[in-house]
Amino acid sequence: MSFPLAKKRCYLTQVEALQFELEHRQKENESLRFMLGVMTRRFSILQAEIQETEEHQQKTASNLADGDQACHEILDSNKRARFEVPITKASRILVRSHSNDKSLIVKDGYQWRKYGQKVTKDNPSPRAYFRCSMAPYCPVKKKVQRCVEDDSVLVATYDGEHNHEPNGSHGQYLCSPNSSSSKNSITNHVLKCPIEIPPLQVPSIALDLTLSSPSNQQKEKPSKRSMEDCGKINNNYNKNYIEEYVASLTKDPTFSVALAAAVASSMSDLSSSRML
DNA sequence: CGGCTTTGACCGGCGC
DNA sequence: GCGCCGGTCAAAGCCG
Repeated sequence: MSFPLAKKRCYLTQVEALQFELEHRQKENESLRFMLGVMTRRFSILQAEIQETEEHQQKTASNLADGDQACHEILDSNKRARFEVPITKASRILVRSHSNDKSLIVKDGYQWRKYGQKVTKDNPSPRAYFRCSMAPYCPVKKKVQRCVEDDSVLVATYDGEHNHEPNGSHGQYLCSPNSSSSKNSITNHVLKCPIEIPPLQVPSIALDLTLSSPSNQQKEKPSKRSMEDCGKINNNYNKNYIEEYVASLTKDPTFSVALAAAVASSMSDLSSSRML
């Protein structure tokens, strides 16, 4: 039993084409799986963020919303300050810390000297008084006290503006406390938690989303089940959908531009390899 | 030894 | 005037 040579060549070409197609489907599959993972993680983070914000706003509303002091803090479950809000002449920030950490230290990039501690009437936890270490050159003072309702939250009240650059190396502000857009207003902010929780690994993600190298495949070997699931997803998604997704990522201000660029770059690679 | 923290004492504003 | 309370002072102790 022998195939004619022409027929044999035809089958080989078809097999090669199918193998090629399979290979690129797998690559596409991997990149989609990665993006799905990112989306899932971001969804979880946002969900936790919303829940935490709601809970915290309920807890602290009675303590913080005194007078015209609008409480518009945004607790960041990912422990990163995300919103650039100028810290004004008299401002209040909220910092989540370990609930078992009894220190009243808020790392804000500046060096402080503690000059007093007092237990106040309305709060069983002591209030610490700090003066900028550059005093009297810099007149800024701050008070730090645990929230009466949630002792894992530190409330730091700043008085005055720094007239120098931060001298600490572990600043938590995304904005300089010097920056002041409106004077004599009280603003509540939430800064990152002193607990060093790794942020979304955006800058360190593998930019090669095709994961084509054997080492990469070995590092993150998907389960058979997940591969099957992703295969189903893959069949339903097309290039336009991915491009739309990438565009939506680019529009998202909180999402790293680097990630969007990486995804776009990867998609471009996939498209060009498909044209071969 | 210098700088920083701790902590009780002191001061001044405010309400009664 | 008195008492309460938040803010500050300053001596003592701690630490690198």
